[in-house]
Amino acid sequence: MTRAIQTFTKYLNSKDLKLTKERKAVLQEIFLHKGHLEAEDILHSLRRKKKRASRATVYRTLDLLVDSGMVRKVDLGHGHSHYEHVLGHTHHEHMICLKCGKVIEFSDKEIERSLKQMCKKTEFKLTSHHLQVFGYCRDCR
Amino acid sequence: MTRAIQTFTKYLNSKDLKLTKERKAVLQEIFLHKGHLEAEDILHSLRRKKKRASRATVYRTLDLLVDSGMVRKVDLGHGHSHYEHVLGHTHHEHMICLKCGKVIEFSDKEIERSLKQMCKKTEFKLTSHHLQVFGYCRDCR
DNA sequence: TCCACTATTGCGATTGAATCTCAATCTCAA
DNA sequence: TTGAGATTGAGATTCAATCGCAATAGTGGA
Ligand SMILES: [Mn+2]
Ligand SMILES: [Mn+2]
Ligand SMILES: [Zn+2]
Ligand SMILES: [Zn+2]
Repeated sequence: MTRAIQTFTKYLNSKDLKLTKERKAVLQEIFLHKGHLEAEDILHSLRRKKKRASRATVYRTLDLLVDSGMVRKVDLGHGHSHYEHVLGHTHHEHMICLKCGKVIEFSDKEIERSLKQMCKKTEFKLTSHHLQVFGYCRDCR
Repeated sequence: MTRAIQTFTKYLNSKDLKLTKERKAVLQEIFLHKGHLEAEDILHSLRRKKKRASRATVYRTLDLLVDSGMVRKVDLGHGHSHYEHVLGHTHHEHMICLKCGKVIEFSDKEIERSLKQMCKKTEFKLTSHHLQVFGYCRDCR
C-alpha cells in the first residue's frame, strides 16, 4: 500500500498533479480490495467509511490510475467497466461464467508468446491486450 | 447472401419468428458490408436507401442475428458495440491501432489451441472468447 | 500572517448507447 | 373477413460516464 502511494505520487508529480486526499482515498479503496470493482463500488465503500469523493472525482482518479499503469480497466461483459489493481500482480486473463457470474483468472505463457510472435510478424507495436473467455464454470456446466 | 437469408429464416422458424422486411433489410445491410458496423451505421445506410427500420428494430434484429450465430458483437474499444457477420468467415481476433483506428484481423491456431487446453484444465466449458490487441500499426508506430 | 493564484472538487446537467413501453399496424389461419 | 398474436416505430427511459462551472482548498510570495 505504501508502495502504491509512492508510485502514484511519483506518477502525479511527473504530470504536475498532486496527491489530494480524494485521490488517495480512491487509490486505497482499489488497492485494499482483491477483486474487480466498479466505480459505484468505490463510491459506496468510501461513503461507508465517511470518507468522500464525488462520482466525478472517482472516475477522474480511475483514469489517472489507469494511465499510470497501476490499475487495469476490464470488461467482464456487464456493459460497464470494472477496475483491478495491477501493481505486483502478474498479467492475467479472465474466464467469466455466464450462469453464476464467477470470474476465474488465469495466465498462459503460450498465449502470450504466440501473441507477441503474431504482433512481430504483423509489425504491430503491442501496448496492451484483453482476452475474455465466456462459458460455464465447473459448478455450472 | 441467399445463403444468409436461408440460414436466418431457418433460425427464425426454429424460434417461431418470421422474416419480416425490416429484419431482412438489417440482415442484408450487415452482410453487404465487409467491415465492422455499428447500429447507427445500419440505420443511416437503410435510410439512404429509403428502406426503413426503427432504431429499436435494428437493435432487436442485431440481437437475433447474434443469437443465431451469424453475427458477432465486437468491442473495438469505442465504448459502444460493433457488429460483423461471421457466416463463412473463420474466427479471428482484432488488433486496433490507437492512432489511426485501423482494425487488423488475424487468427492464430496456437492461441486457439492453448486456450482450449487451458479451459479443459480448468474444467471451464468455453462458449466464446474475445481478444482485443491494442497498439500501433506498421504505419503509425 | 494575509493574499492571490491555481488546481481540484462536487453538484447537477448532459451525453449517448441501448432498452423499454405501448399503441398502431401487420400477418395469417380459421 | 375477422381476430389473436406478432411485430413495429416513436418517443420516453435508463444508466454509465462525462462535462461545465461555481465553490473550495492549497500553495507560495509579499
Ligand atoms: Mn482480474
Ligand atoms: Mn473482424
Ligand atoms: Zn458458474
Ligand atoms: Zn495506425
